[in-house]
Amino acid sequence: MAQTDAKTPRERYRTQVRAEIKEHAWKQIATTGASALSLNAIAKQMGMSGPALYRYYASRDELITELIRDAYRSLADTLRSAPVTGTDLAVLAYAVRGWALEDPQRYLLIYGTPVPGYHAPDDITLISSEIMAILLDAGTASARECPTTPFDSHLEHHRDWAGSHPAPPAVLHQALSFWTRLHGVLSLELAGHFTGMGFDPALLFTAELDDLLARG
Amino acid sequence: MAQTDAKTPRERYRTQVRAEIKEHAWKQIATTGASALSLNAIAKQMGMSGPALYRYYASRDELITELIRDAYRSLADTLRSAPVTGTDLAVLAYAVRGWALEDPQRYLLIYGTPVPGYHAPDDITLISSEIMAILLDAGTASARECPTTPFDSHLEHHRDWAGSHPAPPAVLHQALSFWTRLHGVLSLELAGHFTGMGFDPALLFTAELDDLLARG
DNA sequence: TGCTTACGTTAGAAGTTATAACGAGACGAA
DNA sequence: TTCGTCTCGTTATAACTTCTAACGTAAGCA
Repeated sequence: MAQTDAKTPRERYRTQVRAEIKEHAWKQIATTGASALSLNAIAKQMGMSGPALYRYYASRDELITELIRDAYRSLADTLRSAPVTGTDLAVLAYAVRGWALEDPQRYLLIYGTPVPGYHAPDDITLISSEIMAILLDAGTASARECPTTPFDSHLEHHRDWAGSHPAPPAVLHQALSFWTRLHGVLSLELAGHFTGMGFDPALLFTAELDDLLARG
Repeated sequence: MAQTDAKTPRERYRTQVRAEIKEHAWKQIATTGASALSLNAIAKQMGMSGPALYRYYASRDELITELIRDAYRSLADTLRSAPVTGTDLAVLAYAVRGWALEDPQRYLLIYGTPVPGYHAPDDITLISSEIMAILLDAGTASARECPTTPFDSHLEHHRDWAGSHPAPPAVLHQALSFWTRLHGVLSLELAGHFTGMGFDPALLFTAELDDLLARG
C-alpha cells in the first residue's frame, strides 16, 4: 500500500492513521456507497471527534480521490499478477470479474457514475493507461488474422491513448471492445439490473467474452 | 406527461407545481448530477421556502424515484416511436444513443450507480420490461440463423424476464447483448472515460453495433 | 532542558433533509 | 352569500453534513 517505512515517528503515525481512515471508509462505502461516505461517521468510529480527520485529509474529495487511486492500483495489480498463459485474454476477463464481485462498490467507484465536476489527477489516468497496456500486451500475444473494420482504420490515426505500444489497430480495437463489453455486463450486473430476470449473469459474461475472442 | 386534465382547481394546481418542481430538478441534475440534487435549492428557485416542497413530494427519494420513472418512460417512448423499418435493430441503437447524449445525467440516473438501499417500485420494472419487449420485437423481425451457444441453452430455461414473448433463445441472447454492449460503450463515454484517448466514441459505438448485427 | 510543531479538542458557520405547529386563504356546500 | 374544511406556505427546530477557526496539550527534536 503506502510507504510504511517513514523516517520520523510522527510520519509513521500519520501514514498509519491515514490507512486506518481509508480502512473505515472502505467498510462504509461497501455498505452505503461512495455518495453517502461520511467523514464524521468515520471519525466517531475511530473514537475521535469530527474535525480531527481534517489533519489527515484536507477534504472529503481528497479522501475519495485517494480511494479511487487505491482502487485503480488494486485493479492494475490484480491484472498484472493474473496468470496470463500466453494467449489467454480470458484469464484477464475473469480476473476483472472476480475483482469486481469481490467489492462491487469499489468497481463502481472507478467505473460508475462520476461527479460532474470531478477531474481525476494525472497519476490516476497513468494507472488507467497502465491497465490498457496490460490489455494490449495480452491482445498482442493472442493476435490473429481478422478483416479490418472502419473503426480499425480510424484507430490507425487516433491511437494516442496507446502511447508507444506496438499493438496493431486490430489489437487496439479488441482491447477497447474487451473493456466496453465486460464493463457493459459487469456494471449492469453490479447495479442490480439483472436481478429478477432469472438468467445467470456469469453465463452472459462468458458468452460475451467468447464472442469477443472468436471474432474475425 | 402527467394527467393535466384534473377535476378540481386544487388538483390542477398541484400537478402543475409538481411538474414545475421536476422541471427545476432536471435542470439541476443536468449540471450537478443526481447525487447533488437539493430540495432546498429547488424551493428557492421557485420562490418558496424549503419545507413547502414537502407538500408535493414526501421526500427527496420520492422525487428522484419520480424522475427515474419519467426517464424510463421517456426512453421507452423514444424507442417505441423510433422508425423501425423491418429489420433495423440499428435504428433502435442510434435512438438510444441519441437519447443518452441528449441528457447524459438522465441516462446515468437510470443505468448509473444506484444507491445501495434503493429498490425500484414495480411500475418502473414494468417499463423496463416494456423496453426489453421492444428490443425482442425488433430482434425477432431481423432474426437470422446462427449457431446455438451454451448461453442460448441456458436462456431456454431462464426466460422469465421475457414474459410470454415468443422470441427464440437466440433473439433473447441478442437482445441482452444489444443492451449490455451499447451500455458498455455509452456509459463509459458519458462517464468521461474516453476523454483524452483521442478516438471517436461514436465510431466505437457503431463498430460494436455492427459486430453484434453481423454475429452468427 | 526547552522550542517547535503537529495533533485533537470545542465552537461555530453554512449547508442539507425532514418534522411540527401555525396562520391565511381558497374551495365546496348550504 | 356565508361558513366550515382542507390545503398550502410559512417559521421554528432537530439532527445531520462538511469544513474553518481558535486553543491547549503533548510529542518529538535539538
